[in-house]
Amino acid sequence: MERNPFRPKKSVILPRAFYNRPTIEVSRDLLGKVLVHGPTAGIIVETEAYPGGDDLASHSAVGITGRTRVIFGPPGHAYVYLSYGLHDCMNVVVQPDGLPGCVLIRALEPLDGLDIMRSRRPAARTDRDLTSGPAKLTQALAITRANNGADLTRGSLVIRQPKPGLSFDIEVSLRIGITKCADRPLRYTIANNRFVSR
DNA sequence: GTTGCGATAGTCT
DNA sequence: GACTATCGCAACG
Repeated sequence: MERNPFRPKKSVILPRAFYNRPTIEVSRDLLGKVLVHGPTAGIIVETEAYPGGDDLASHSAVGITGRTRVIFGPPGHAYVYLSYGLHDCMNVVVQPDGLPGCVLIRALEPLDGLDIMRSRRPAARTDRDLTSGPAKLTQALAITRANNGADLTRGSLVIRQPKPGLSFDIEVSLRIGITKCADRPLRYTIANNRFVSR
């Protein structure tokens, strides 16, 4: 049996300190990590930074409201919101308590629970369609607004560190699907990974 | 493989 | 009352 670096014998959950850093750093470092929800899991292959502050594309740019409260909260928690009235999208809250900042998880490479993902996403014609988009992956892993505010360092929704040894190139590009501050290169992808969104 | 468009509901002005 | 950090399907090449 070959040792798969993404399935270590004992995988480690990312500690809170991992998230207690600048948004851009965490966005890059999240690539290659494993998002786990119950029996389903995938490798993070695409992220976008939403640092707040003068970035008008960030939801937190409007200040603290009912929706954006968790973005200003402690790091290492999930921010899940409804997009276009239809789709749930998941972010990771970063930076110290009181400062805004989050990272949108845009695509995964399926790792565990493929059969469950397929049954949750009947519209997916191929496995590439399972998790190659921010709302696709939340459907495949059954992440909803019920998970908003969840602690990613314990419980059923966590992010794990794969065993070291796997290397890949990182590409930086413009964020997708926004109109404000669309000229900022804050999208991070694993080069040549076919599960990255289009 | 590509482009174009409608669905849908929560959030903020 | 306008806007949106998307997806899926249809039509075409």
